Amino acid sequence: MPKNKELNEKLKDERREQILSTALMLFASRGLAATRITDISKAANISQGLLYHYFSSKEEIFVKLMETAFEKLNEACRWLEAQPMPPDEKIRFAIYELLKLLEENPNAARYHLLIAQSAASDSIPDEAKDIIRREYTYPYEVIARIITEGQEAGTIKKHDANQSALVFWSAIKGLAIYRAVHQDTFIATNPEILCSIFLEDIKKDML
Amino acid sequence: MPKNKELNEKLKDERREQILSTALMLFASRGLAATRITDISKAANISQGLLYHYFSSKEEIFVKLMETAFEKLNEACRWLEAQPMPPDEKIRFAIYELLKLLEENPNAARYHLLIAQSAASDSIPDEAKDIIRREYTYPYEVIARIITEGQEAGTIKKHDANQSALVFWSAIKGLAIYRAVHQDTFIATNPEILCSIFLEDIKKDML
DNA sequence: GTCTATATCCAGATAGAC
DNA sequence: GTCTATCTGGATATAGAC
Repeated sequence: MPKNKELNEKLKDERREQILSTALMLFASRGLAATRITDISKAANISQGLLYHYFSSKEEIFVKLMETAFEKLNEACRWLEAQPMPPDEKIRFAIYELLKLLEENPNAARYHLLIAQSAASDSIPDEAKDIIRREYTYPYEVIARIITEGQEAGTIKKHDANQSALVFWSAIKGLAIYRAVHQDTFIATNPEILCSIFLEDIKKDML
Repeated sequence: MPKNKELNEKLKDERREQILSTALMLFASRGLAATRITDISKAANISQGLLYHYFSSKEEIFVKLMETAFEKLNEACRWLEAQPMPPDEKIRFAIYELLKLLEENPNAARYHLLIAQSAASDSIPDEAKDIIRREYTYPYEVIARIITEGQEAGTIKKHDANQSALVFWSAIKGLAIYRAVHQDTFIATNPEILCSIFLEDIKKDML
C-alpha cells in the first residue's frame, strides 16, 4: 500500500530531523571530533546501531548540517538583496533580524557556531570543506554590494566596503558565538550599536 | 656542576616552548579533540615518546596554552586601564593595537581562536573550564568601565556599556577568527570602522 | 634524553537476533 | 525497525633499550 509507505517515509524523515537537531546541539557545544556517535544516539534516545539506519557515518550527519546552515544563511542573503528597500534600510533590517534570530532561536546561533568552527578547522570531512569553499563568501559579497550602493546614495558611511562587510559578519558571528556559549546569561544587544558602524546618523536623537 | 644543570634547564624550557607553539598552531586549526599527540610530536620533530618527557598529557599542553592566552590578554587589559589617557583614547588605542597585533602576529590570532573554541566547548579539561570561569569576563569588565568613564566625559557614545563591551569583543574575536582562518587572504581592517561604534565623531573629516 | 615497540583502551562501524 | 554483541582500527600512554 502506497499510503503506508508514504507514512513510513514521513516518519523516517521526522526521525532523521530529530537526529540532525540533536547532533547540531552536540556538534555546536563539543565540536565534530569530540562528539561521539554514542552521544548522539543517547541524546536522541535510540541505540547506536539504529543510527546507522538513518545515516551512514558521523561525517554524513555533519555534512548535512553544514549544507542546511549555508542554505538558510545564503537564502536569507539572496532574499535581502532582492527586497525593494533602500540600501541603508536593508542593512538596518538585516541587523535587527539577525539579532532577533540569535536571541529567539538557539539553533540559529548554533548554525553560526557550526560554520565558524568548521571554517576554522582543518579536521572536517573534505565534502564539508568543499561546501565552505563554495558558499562561505556569498554573505560577505552581498553585504559589500549593499554597502557600496548605500555609499553612492550617501546613506552609508564611506569606509572600504569589503572591510565593512568583514566587520559586519565578524560582529554578528562573534555575537552568535557568545550567544551559543552563554545561553543563560546572554544579554540582548541593542541593534543600533551595530547600525552606528555603517549608517550615517541623520537623526542624532534616534540613539 | 650547576652551570651545566642550568643550561640543561634552559634547553628543556626551550624545547617546551617549541612544543607549546607547535601545539597552539595545531589546536587552533583542528581543535583539541581532533589533534593527535602524534601530530604534535611529528610537527615538533620529536618522537611521540619524548613528548611525554615534557608534558604528561595532551590536556596538560592545552591547559598551559589556555593559561598563557588569558595571562597575555588580561595583563594587556590591566595595563590599558592603568594608562594615564582619557577613556576615548584608551578605546581607540586598544582597537589600533589589537588589530595591529592580529595582522602582524599569527599566534595572537590563534590564542583568540583557542579561547573562542574553548569557551564554546564542553569537551575541554575541567581545569581549562575553571580558567575560563575565572578569567573570561575580565576583559569585558575593563572595556565596560572605560566606556562608562568616557560616557561621563561625553566622548563615548551613550549605548549601554555592557552591550558595547560585548560588541567590542565580539567584533575583535570575530576578526581574530577570520584572520586565523584566512591567513593568506586576510584583509587588513581599518581601525576607524570599529572606532566609529564607540567614539563620538568630533572631527567628521577624520574619517 | 631519545627512540622503538607494545599494552590498553575506546570509538566507529557491522552483524545478527528479535 | 530496533536492539545487543562483536569486530576492527586507531590513539594514548607506558616500558624498556640505547
